[in-house]
Amino acid sequence: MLSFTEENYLKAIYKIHERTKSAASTNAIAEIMKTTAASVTDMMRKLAQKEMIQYEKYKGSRLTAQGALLATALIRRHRLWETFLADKLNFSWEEVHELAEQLEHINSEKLIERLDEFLDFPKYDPHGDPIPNADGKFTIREQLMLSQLQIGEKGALIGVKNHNDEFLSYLNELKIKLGSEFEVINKVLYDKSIKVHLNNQEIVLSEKVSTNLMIKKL
Amino acid sequence: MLSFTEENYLKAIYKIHERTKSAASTNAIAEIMKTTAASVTDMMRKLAQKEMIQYEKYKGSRLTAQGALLATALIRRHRLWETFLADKLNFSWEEVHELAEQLEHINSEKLIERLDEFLDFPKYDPHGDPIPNADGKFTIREQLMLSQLQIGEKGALIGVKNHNDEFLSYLNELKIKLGSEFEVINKVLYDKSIKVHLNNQEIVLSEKVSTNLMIKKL
DNA sequence: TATTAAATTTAGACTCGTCTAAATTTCGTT
DNA sequence: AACGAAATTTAGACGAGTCTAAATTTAATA
Repeated sequence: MLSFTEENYLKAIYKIHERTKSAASTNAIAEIMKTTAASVTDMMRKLAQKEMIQYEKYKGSRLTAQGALLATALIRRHRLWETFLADKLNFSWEEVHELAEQLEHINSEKLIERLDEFLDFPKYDPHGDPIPNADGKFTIREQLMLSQLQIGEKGALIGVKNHNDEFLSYLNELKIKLGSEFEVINKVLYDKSIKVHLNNQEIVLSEKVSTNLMIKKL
Repeated sequence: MLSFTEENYLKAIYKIHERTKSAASTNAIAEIMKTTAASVTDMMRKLAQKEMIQYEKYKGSRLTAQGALLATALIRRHRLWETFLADKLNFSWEEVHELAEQLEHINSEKLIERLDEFLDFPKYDPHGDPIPNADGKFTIREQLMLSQLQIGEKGALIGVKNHNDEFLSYLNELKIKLGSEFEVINKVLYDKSIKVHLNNQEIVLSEKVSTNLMIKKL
C-alpha cells in the first residue's frame, strides 16, 4: 500500500514520461512535487525498493509495469471524479482539478467502478482527456487544433490541451465549453489569429488560444 | 488547518462527549483511535495549543466552540457522503461507513454544499442519523425502539442505534431497510422477543435486535 | 580535454505521529 | 487516612517525509 505522497510521486513520473518519452530527472520531479531534489532522491530509493520504479543514480527514474498500472489507476480516478464534479455537481472546468487531486486518493476499487457506472462509463473527462479503463487502457481519438481548420470548415470542441486555470476561466468568459461548435470565418496570416463563428457571434481568437483548443471536425 | 489525524481526534472527543456528557478521558480516546494513552496525551497538548480543545492534565479534554464546530462539520460531511454512497452508488448499509471515513476529510466547503444540494438536502443519513446543517445544528426527531411498540401498533424504520457491521448485514438478510414497515403481532415476556409482520411475512426478532431498531409510529 | 556549471546525491537535522517503559497522579476501598 | 490499582503523563526513541548545506557526478564548452 502506497502513501498519499508516494502515489503523487508516481503520477509525477508518469506525467514526465508522457511529456518527454524518457526517464524522469530528479529535478523535473522536484519541480512538479514542489519539493527539493534531495527529497526526491530519498523518495526514489523508496519507490525503487517497492519496485514501483527503476531508479539508477544520476540517470533518472522510470515506472515499472506495476508502477505504471498504479499511475494510470490514479489518472482513472482523477478523471472520473472530475467528470462527477462537472456533470453532477456543476463545478466549472477550472474548479474540478484541485478537488479531484484529493478525491483520487480515496482507496476503493469498488467505489471507482460504481462511480464509473453512475456516470454512465464516460470515455473522456471534462477537459476532453481520455479516461483509462480498469486495465489502464486509454481510448484514443483523433484530435486536431482549432488552428488547423481551414476557412469554412466546422468543428466541435472535444478538449483543451492546456489546463491552466487562467485559460479555462477565459474560456468560461467566452462561453466556450465541450461540444461548442466553431466555424472558421477567417485566418490572419500576420499573427495567426483566427476569426470564428460561435454561439451566433463572431469572435477572434489568438494563436495561443486556437492552438490549445482540440477539435473534432464536423 | 488540521491534519487528517487531528480531525479524527476531534471526532473521537465529540463522540465520547455525546455518549458520556463529560470530558473525554485519555484512555477513552486511545481506545477509539486505536492508539496508546501516551500518544493521546501528546496530541491533546497539540490540540489544546491550537485552541480546539480545553485540556487539563489528568482531567480529560473537552472541545472548544471552535473544535465542536469542526467536529460537527466532519459529521456533516461523513453523513452526506454516506447518503451519496447509499442513494446514488447503491452501496449497502454496512459498506458506506468506511468509505465515508475517508471522504469526510476532503476539504472543501463548496463541495459539501454542492453535494448537499445534489442529494436534495437530506436531513438523515442511511442509518437514520441526523445530518447537521452548515451551522452544526441537528434536526432532532422523536424516535422509539421497535421493542417499545405495543401489540397491534405499526411503525416504520427510521434508523438503527447500533452500527455494527454484523448487525447491518443481518438486517440486509432480513430485507429490513429504512422505511420498512412493521406491525407488532406478539411480544414474548419471557425473553422479550417480538413477533412482527414485515414484507408480507411474520418474523421473530430478539430483544437485542428490536432494541436497536428505531421506529416512527404510524 | 580541462574547467566550470548544472544536476544530483549524501549528510545531518527537523516535525509529525507513533511507540514502550518508567514515573506520577488520581481514585476506590478498606 | 492510607494503600494499591488504574489512569495518565513523562522520557526517550523511531519511521516517514521533509529541509539545508556540502560533496560528488555529469554535461557543456572553451
